[in-house]
Amino acid sequence: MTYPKELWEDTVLEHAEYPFQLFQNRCASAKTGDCILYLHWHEHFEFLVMQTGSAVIHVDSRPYVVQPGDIILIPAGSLHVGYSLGDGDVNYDCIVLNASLFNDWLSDPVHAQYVAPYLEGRFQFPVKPADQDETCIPYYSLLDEIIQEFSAKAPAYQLVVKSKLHLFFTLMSRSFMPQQFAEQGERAYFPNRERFKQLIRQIESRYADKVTVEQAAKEVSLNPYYFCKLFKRLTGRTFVEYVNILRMKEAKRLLKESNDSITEIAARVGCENPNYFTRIYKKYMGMTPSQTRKRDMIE
DNA sequence: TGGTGACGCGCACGAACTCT
DNA sequence: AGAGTTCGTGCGCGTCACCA
Repeated sequence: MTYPKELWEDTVLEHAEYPFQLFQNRCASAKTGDCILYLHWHEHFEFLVMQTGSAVIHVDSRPYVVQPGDIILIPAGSLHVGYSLGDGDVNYDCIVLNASLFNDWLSDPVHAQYVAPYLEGRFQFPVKPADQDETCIPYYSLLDEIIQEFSAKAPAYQLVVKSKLHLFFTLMSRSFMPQQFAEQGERAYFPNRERFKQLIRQIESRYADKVTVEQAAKEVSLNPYYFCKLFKRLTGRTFVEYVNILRMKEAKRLLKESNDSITEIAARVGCENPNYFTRIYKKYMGMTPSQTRKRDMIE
């Protein structure tokens, strides 16, 4: 379902490489009926972890009453809003993540079978999983651990958060994936996966080459329009975005590990125009190439 | 050498359609 | 019903010109 653009929230996630973020919402002395989560939607998954107070969260027009310890899983693209159910503090944490976080798992067949269908929106977990199957409640502690990791921000916390999120998806999938699909395997629901995997491997090894959507579509024997659609469905990013992110990751490495000029590095990652390189680097990395180098020298 | 503004064109995406 | 095609349209990618 697509909701009006006015209700769309441009949720800013931590980093292009680790597209997740923790939002700790604290509504002090809320009154019954107060809006504690304004009406909006976005293209990310959201896990709402209730800490204090009680509330009713509407997800796609369906109400879910939440108490401390409850968890609400809001699918990507769902419209949601929340109101306090009592007088007093209402505190809840939201873990927001984009499906593209797990792009590097794409070639893993078990991921493709059990986790990818949820990320790609072909299956959905129940919004309030504990109501459907109590055996999933022990997995909730993973979300608490993720929140702690976010707060502590210890070295490499991004990897710990990512691993725990993947574990959470996997365990939840174990509980909720319909039996017949679990048995089917990946082949049935994405017949083009093998062709795309090969293309993605090619892009990753030749990211500096100029490849148009038309050429890429030809590689997988599809027309460009349908190719764009499938590529986004599979990777969570558009083709151009995917290539650019690969290029900027490599550029970041080169900036840190070599003394080459920014113009030289731009050329090495396939950006003939260094001006344009600076712009997209800033877009995906949040700072200019020279800032990256300066910061690296300070560290 | 690196960063930014303006602009044209290719890309992304939704809708409607055909095919199997 | 799902896979794949075609088309219209708005937006953002990529380029050029210019400035610090």
